[in-house]
Amino acid sequence: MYRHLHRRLAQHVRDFLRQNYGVDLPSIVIEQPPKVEMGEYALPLAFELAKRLRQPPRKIAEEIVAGIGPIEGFAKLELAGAGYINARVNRAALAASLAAREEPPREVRPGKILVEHSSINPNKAAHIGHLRNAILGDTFVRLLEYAGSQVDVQNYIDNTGVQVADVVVGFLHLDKKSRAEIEQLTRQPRVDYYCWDLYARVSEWYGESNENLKRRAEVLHAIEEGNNQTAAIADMISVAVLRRHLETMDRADIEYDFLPRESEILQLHFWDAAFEKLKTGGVLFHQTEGKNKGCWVMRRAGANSTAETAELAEEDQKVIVRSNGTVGYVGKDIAYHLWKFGLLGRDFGYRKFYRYPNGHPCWISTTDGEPDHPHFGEVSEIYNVIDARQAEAQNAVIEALRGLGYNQQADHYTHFSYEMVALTPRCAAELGYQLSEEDKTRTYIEVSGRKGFGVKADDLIDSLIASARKEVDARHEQLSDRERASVANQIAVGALRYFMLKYTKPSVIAFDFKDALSFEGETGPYVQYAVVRATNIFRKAGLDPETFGKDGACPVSIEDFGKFLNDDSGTEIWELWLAASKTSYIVEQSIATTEPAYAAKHAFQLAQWFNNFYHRHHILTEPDDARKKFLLATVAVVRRELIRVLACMGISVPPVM
RNA sequence: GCGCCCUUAGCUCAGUUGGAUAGAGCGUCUGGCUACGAACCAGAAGGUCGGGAGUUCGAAUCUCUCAGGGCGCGCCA
Repeated sequence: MYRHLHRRLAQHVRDFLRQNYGVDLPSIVIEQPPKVEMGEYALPLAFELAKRLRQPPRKIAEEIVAGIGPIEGFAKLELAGAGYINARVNRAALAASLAAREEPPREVRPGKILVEHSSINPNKAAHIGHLRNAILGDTFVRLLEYAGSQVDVQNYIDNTGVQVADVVVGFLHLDKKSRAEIEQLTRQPRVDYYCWDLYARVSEWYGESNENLKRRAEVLHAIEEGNNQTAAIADMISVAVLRRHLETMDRADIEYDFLPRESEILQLHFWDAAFEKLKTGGVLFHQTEGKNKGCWVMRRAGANSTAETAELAEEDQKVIVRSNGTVGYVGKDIAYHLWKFGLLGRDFGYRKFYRYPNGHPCWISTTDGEPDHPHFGEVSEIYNVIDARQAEAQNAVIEALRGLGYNQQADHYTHFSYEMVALTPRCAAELGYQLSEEDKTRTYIEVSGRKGFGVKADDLIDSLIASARKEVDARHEQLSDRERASVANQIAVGALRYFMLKYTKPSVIAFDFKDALSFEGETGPYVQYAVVRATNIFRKAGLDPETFGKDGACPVSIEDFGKFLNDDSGTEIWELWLAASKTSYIVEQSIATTEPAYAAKHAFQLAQWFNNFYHRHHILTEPDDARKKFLLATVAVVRRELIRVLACMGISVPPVM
């Protein structure tokens, strides 16, 4: 509703300015006054107009206020401060439509959106950095779906790269396991943990001799080649670890629709098709001399040289095809992204790979798949949730699309960039890491998969559940073991997801168990608790919060809304209603700025206002019946909106806490 | 060397397209459970928004510069 009124006000002001002043402002800035007593919206536009119209801002603002006339949903506009125009909404009308759950229609962008996230190398257990990626991506998917978009979720699997090759080397050459033994190990419940340690041991083993390092090249080559014993073993391992990743992420309510794999990009020759396009499109060109002799290179993204591509300086060249004819990572990524936009002219084979407990199927790429499958790819917009370190590679793909003339697609290609999760020095020390004097002064220490140094995702989730379980056990003796487990699980997921979402993307998270395991203050459980309290009020009152006030059956008249919201004592409660009206506005902002943290901040703030309200007003003992109904309507609306925002973050609410 | 990001309270972070008196959480201190559950609430203390210059009616926000920190820049992925 807030978003709806915001738009109406902006449109009205824009029309008025065009008609009366002949000015066309591209964007009407609308913000909120510092205090709600001053109104719900503030327009500083008179300051901007002062120069153009050569008149003092106060005078312009005065004229606009006097001349603009009534706007539906608004009580009045007024002049404030040095020239602000503040708008007051009709509180009673807004509250009544919120209580009745009247949703203004929203315009849905046509076309499908593809979100790629997680993309974890299938060679070891997922860690907390992967959780940040997956939670950001999954939350963004939910935000898009809330806004009415159709979204496909993909998780790209690099099953033919060096990281998988490394664990294969570990199994075959370091531990000298047979195929049967490896197969046995992949059936272990936590094979990903086994690989985590093995990967660290292999990395160390490489350092012991160059002979060892040669094994890596051999294995990698065999995997890329395909159709051999080594490739089969690599596939067995990567599929087993991938399955573990899906299970881990499912614990945090994260699901995927499709898992495109690099092995199919190679075997279905996606690159050949892309290579032809890039050559004829003049994006790639062959180097005949210099450092990159024999390679196919493209212009490096951001290269400021204006030289013709054929005579680019070496530092502005990005090698796509090596002199030995093999294609690098960026080349494969270009082919993959041409496929995403339906520009490649080839498709994957598809087969069902995984079935979530809720019945949702997850598909995987294959060379010859099942005849009946959903249609993936050919989308109009993509978001790639990939950490900030890969910005240059992402830009290279975008530049390649542009070079081929696909500007519209390039414009709808968003690198959803975020910073890494590191560890506080204290946390690193707890994990047994030897800190140098320099390390101790740092605010954070980077994790290293190669060294086996980091916090595994499942370990963190286990700790969160154990910690939540302790609290639940202490409070709810009467509940069954199963019920307590379920509640603890919801709290753990709420704490985890909120923790990963409260930081804005460019902020490095310095991870510490103490912060992550906290259930108090600015946390997911704080918000969940507010909903539980709201639910309890209705339960004790013998009413259903879901249907209270819905479908025109509002027990509060519009006059009563006016009576309770308009006087001075009503302002404090009005602030809560206003915050509750903002869900769609916040979702829109989060999507436009690709920043889920706004949704998290909003959920917390709304819960905070609610808890304050909860303390000030005792609802069930309220003697005035009309006022009691009004307070109940307030609780019902805030509860509903909290649940909706939490749902966008993938956080559910337990029945009790 | 080039490019991107960061620097706001003791600590961890918000501050949405430049706007009215810079905000949270944690921590510290004080107070509040015979109320709809205290995983909560109230109050106090705590700030040269890294330094400097500029643009503007107005700068934590934009530009330049200096300092400090991080990340990237491979015929790796």
